[in-house]
Amino acid sequence: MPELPEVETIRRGLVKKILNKKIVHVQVYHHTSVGNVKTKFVQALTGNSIAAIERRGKLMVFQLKKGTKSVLAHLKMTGQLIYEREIKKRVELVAGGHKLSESDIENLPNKHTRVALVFSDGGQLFFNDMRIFGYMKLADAPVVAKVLQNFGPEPFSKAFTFFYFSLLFIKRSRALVKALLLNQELVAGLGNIYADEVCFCAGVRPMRRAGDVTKAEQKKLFDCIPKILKEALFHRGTTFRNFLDSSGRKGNYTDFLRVYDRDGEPCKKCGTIIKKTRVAGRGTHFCPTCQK
DNA sequence: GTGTTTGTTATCAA
DNA sequence: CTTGATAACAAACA
Repeated sequence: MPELPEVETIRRGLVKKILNKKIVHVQVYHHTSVGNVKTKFVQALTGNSIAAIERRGKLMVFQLKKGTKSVLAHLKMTGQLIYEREIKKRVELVAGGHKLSESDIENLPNKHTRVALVFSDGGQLFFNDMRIFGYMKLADAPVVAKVLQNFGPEPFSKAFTFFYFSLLFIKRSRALVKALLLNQELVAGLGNIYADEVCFCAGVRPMRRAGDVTKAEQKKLFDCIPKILKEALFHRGTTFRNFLDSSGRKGNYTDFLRVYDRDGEPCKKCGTIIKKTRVAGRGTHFCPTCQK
C-alpha cells in the first residue's frame, strides 16, 4: 500500500533517474491504465521529457516539458514504478558480483506491467500494477489544478497547523478517528498502515468518535502524523506486500511497525497482545492497553 | 469456493 | 448541500 512515505520515496528516486531524459518509446500494455486513451498518451509522451515530478498526498504529478499537460500517476494498492538501466549495464553488474534485488534480476516487463517508457539513454520505466486500480493519466493544467484542490494539507507543510487539525474534530465530530485520518480531503497522504501507526503513537483507539477525543489527544495525534511519516520516509517506506521503490528495492520500515499486521503479537511497549478489528471498513490494529 | 487485502469513488440515508 | 456509512471495484493468495 503505497502511502505518503512510499510515494515520496519513489518520487525522489525518479527525480534522480528520469528527469529531463528524452522519452523515445512508449509501450501501453493495458489501455485502462492510461484512462482508455492509449493513442493520445503515446503521442503526448513520445519525444517529450519529464521536467518535474511533484507529489500531493499519494498522487504523483509528472510535468511534461513540451506542452502544458501533465501525467497524473496513482499507484492505488499494487502499483509500482520501477526504473531499470539498459540490459547491458545490468549484466555487467551481475558479472561484477554486485548484489541485486529480486526485481533487478526479474525480467521486466512482466505480466503486471501496464506501461513502459523507454528513454534515450536506454533506461526504462515500468509501471506495474497487479490489480489495475492505479493509473497514469494525461491531464491538462486546469484538470490538474482541480484534482489537487481536493487534497487536504500536506502533513509536512506549514498549512498543517494544530488550529486546522483540531477544528476537524469539531466539524467531523461524529466521524471515527480512523476515517478522519484516512480522508484525503482532510489530511493528505495517510493510508491504512500509517493511520493505525499514528493512532498507536498517540495512544488513541482508531474506533473512537472524533468528538470524544480530548484536546490533549488531538495534540498527540497532530504531533504523531509528521513524526511517524518522517520515520517511515527515513526507512524508505513499508513493504507489506507489493511496495518496491523506483530501484525495485523493498521498504525497511516493516520491522519498525508497532501495530500494523502485528495482531496476535505482543505490543513492543507493554507486551499486551495486539488486536485486530474492522473500523471504517478497513482492517485496524491497536494495543488494548496503550491505546485508550 | 470463501474470505481477506485497501485507495478511492459511487451510492444511499439522514 | 453536507456528513457518514457502506458497497463495489480488481487480482491474488491462504
